[in-house]
Amino acid sequence: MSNIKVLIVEDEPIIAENIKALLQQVNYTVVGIAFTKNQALELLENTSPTIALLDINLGNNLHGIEIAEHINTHYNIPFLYLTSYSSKLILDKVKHTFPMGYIVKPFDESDLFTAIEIALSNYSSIKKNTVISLETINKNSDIQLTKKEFIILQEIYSGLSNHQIAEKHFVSTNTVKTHVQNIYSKLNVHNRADAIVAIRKILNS
Amino acid sequence: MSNIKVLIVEDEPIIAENIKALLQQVNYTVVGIAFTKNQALELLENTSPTIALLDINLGNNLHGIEIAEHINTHYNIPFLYLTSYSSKLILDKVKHTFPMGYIVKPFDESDLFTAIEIALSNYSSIKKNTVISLETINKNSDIQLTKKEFIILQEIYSGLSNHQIAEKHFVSTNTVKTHVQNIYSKLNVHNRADAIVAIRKILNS
DNA sequence: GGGTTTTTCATCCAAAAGGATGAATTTTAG
DNA sequence: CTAAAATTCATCCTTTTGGATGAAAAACCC
Repeated sequence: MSNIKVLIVEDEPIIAENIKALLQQVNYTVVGIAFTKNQALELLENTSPTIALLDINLGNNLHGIEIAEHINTHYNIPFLYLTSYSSKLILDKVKHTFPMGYIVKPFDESDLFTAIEIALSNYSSIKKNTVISLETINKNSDIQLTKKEFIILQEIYSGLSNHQIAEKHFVSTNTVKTHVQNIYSKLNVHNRADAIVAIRKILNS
Repeated sequence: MSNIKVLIVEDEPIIAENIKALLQQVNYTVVGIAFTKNQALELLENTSPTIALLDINLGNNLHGIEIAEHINTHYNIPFLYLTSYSSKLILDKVKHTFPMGYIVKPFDESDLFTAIEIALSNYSSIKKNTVISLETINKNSDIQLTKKEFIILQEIYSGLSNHQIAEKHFVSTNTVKTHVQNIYSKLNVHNRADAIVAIRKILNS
């Protein structure tokens, strides 16, 4: 029983079922097959996949890219593009969605497996560069930050001084200091640089 | 004329030449073909490739992995493994070398091209998490840090105080302060947190 | 609607960092 | 060998942080 949950977005039922079969051979769980964009969004929300495979038939169908953008803005999972052929043109068009890789059709079980394994492996390294999220912090560690603490932590992370934070958020420097101290206490650090390092570690965990 | 310089490490001359031809078709520059580990190390040093393709024939030949480790410790470029077949076993053995991907033989021009493009694209995202390198800093920006400044910058980046840095490197706190000030001046920042942010930006550029 | 948590703010003090300047010593490069 | 660059260290002073404690609003929850 694999704990890797794959979402397949592919409008060709035959191909989709084929992929599903291949994945199940290597013991992945296929949480669903989406034939349309709306189905994809629904399955993303309801099945919490570990990774998504998105079909892109460049030309009229740009749903894959839209779904990719939706994943980037709403979820924290990697995705791979399934594409019939690869060219500089395609790469340029979809690069900005930051896929973890491409799977060029036709592919066999091992191609699929390799691509997914690498994607998952690389993703845990990559995600650390993205904007820090409160959920990530609170879920990936035993600390529980409040909303304001998290906001201030982000400002610290981006290099602002207490005074700058105070101005930006229309509160007094004293208030900021209090929050900062509470944050330090929760993170078990004693200064800004260590707080940043602590966050880096959590994001990279 | 492509500015992407590829190093091929492959002990089978026929395959190597084939790869070279494929790469040149898609306008990459092949800076060299290494048939042995020593040749690979030499070419790495002398030709400054943008990316390396490493053959791994698991079994008796583990040179690919050793070269990968050498790249990880000495250079700042991504590499891909060329492998005859992929299996969970292989992946487990080489995963720790953090390849940017795998190319499973046999492959065609577009497989190769796709894999390299993705590797390069992802690498610029991933490298930011790795240890900061002096070369990266000095080449990716107009600042020029000295060795000691770079060492101290790393300590700042990892959250040490001036006092801790002084103890660790057997110099006085005053010396550290001087270096820190020179670093700030070069980075055009005025405190630790901003220095860390500045480095983050350079690494992500 | 009453208790809990969060957010707000203050004061006092200590420690650390930041800034300016000057200077001796060591390393490096031509 | 010698000039330039890098590393080392010091002193003086200012600003920012960090730490402790107390406390009043505001928001939230059941």
